[in-house]
Amino acid sequence: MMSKVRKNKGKYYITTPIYYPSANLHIGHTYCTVMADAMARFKRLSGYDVHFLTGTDEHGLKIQEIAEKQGVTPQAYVDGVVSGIKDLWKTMEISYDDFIRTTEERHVSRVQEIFNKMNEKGDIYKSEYEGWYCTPCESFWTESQLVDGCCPDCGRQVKKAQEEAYFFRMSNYQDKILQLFEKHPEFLMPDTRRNEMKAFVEQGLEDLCISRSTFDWGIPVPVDTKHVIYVWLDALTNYITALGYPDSPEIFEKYWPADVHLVGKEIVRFHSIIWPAMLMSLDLPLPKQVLGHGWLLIDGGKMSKSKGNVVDPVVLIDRYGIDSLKYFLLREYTFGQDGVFTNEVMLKRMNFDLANDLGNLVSRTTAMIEKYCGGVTPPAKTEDDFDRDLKEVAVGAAPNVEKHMDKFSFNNALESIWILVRRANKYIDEKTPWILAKDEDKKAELDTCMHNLAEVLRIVSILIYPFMHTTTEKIREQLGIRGKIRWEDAFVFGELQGNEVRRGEAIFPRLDIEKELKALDELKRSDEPENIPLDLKPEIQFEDFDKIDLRVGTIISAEKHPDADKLLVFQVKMDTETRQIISGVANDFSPEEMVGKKVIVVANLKHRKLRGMESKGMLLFAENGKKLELVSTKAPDGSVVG
RNA sequence: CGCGGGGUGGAGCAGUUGGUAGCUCGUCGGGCUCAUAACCCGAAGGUCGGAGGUUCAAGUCCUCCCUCCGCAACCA
Repeated sequence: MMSKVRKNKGKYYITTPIYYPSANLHIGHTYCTVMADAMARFKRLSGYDVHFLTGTDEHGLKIQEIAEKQGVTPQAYVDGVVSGIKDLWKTMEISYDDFIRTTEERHVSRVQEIFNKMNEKGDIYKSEYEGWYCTPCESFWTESQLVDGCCPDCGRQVKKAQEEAYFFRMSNYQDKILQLFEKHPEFLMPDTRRNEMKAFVEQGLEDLCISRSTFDWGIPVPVDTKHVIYVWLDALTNYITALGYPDSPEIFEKYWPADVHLVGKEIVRFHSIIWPAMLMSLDLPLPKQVLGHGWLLIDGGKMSKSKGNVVDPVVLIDRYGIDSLKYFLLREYTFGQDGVFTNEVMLKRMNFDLANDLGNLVSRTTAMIEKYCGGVTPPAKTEDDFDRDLKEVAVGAAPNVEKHMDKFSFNNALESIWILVRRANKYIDEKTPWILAKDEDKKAELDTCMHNLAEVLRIVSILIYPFMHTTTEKIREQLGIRGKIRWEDAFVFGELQGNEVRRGEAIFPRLDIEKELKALDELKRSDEPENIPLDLKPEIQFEDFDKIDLRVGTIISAEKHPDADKLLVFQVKMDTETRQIISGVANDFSPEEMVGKKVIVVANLKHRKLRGMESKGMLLFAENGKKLELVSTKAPDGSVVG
């Protein structure tokens, strides 16, 4: 087969974030990893020496606490979760070249060396870290982490406190980072993310606290083992420690700098500001590109465990296969933007594109070659306008895929393949082979038609390889195409002949969408009765509860807080007393609909001013996912609840 | 004047450096029977949130406004 030589294009180093194993991964993590995998496979296929890194970020207070709760060591805990993650990547056939765990010795020792190097450079100093401290929890919190001014974990009062800590002189690199954004806009994409980060840096960079002494599940600071290295330095450095930096330079020098750090938009800041600053401190080249992808949203909101709307990729893979899921994720969403995930959107995509278009094309092609050509692909013998047009689209697909992949436009890359798939379906109608087959004189034309269809499928099988390689194999199996899959073979048309075609199972069976929706719903429900313990706040004593005085009341008036968007101001009548209570429910309820409602009031709560107005108590609401429901009762006003 | 992101035919989205507004689904009509009730063709349907402005020309640039969504500020 004629082919352009497309080898030795150089190296390509791509990374995903290292995931935090505090819970099982959901479809969002899957999404990111699938994109990285598709790109890695694409680059490999088109001749690059690819290094694809993923891994896990295993230190920190949160892991330590979860492990304690479960009564295991942090190491044992993360070992368990990580093996689950590796299993998931295995089922998903993620083609990573290396998997780094921040608890591995290779990482630990190298992080310490990195700390020392930055220290020698004069970029690290010891100072006081000031924050809000919760004594029982022994944790520091930032202002923004506090919930109602209290510890987000236990809800108790926090106090301002100082802690000795090591700091990285990130402020030294502020100008250089800004220059980076200006001189190399491609460093951070998409544009909107870069604009955000630019604005952030322009506000002024503060030095970064890089150690903690309030917990010990981390890498000890080499010069001061009371401290452990905090997440930034520990986690971000994985991209170079995995390559052997600094003690083992061969691999490192081969692959660094990274070509792409693929990250979610929530961690763009760390990768585009903190990480470059650290690398500057180490006098290392910067990654060529940081790409921030969007989120998959459920019901218009962020996916999160507490909302119970997490989509489990394993369920979907079991039911529809990994290729279908990958195709859907890559085809449906625009890189960099948020997208809405629903089962219906997914099922439609799978049915229309995979079953109807591609699956059916394979099916009808193989059926016809068996029926009209004795199951052997004939050579082309004639050519008309339809044939020429089909060929043109066929050989034009690969360059289009390349063009879009350069920009991480997975959706457009796949779309340009499907243009060919649809063109082939149309070609069949144009040529009406079933009519040609009735006329002996048209045998040559019929053969050409069959040949061309087989050719299209051969090309498609190559083009989809980076995205769905199992399907590639299935198509080639049915068409009797052997030999290595080479990207360059997608640029040529017409060499295939003599292959023994054997029609097989439908490669993407058509789904009954209604039925599947129901089934997925039931699966979700059947998951729940397993009696999984809820994620609760720490246990309290009866005396604690008994301190709370709950009373029944009626809302006699309600209005918007004049100086706040989310607050409603209620006048609540509880038997003899009427008082003002403010609630942050303006997004869920209009004042009008609240008037007259029976409510339950936390009546002995300390009064507090909210945005200038006094609130004497709290109303109870139930939060179900996004939506608030009023907790109500029919009992008379003033009744004690308890 | 807090930061940011949106507002494009019924739905979900694309629209690169400004040059006849596209795609998938849905609807209606037609064709075909090789195929997974799939496939193919045609049609209807949009003043591209609104108002100004720049330009020979704007969904695409500028200004203002309306509106929706995150985040942030008060959500006891």
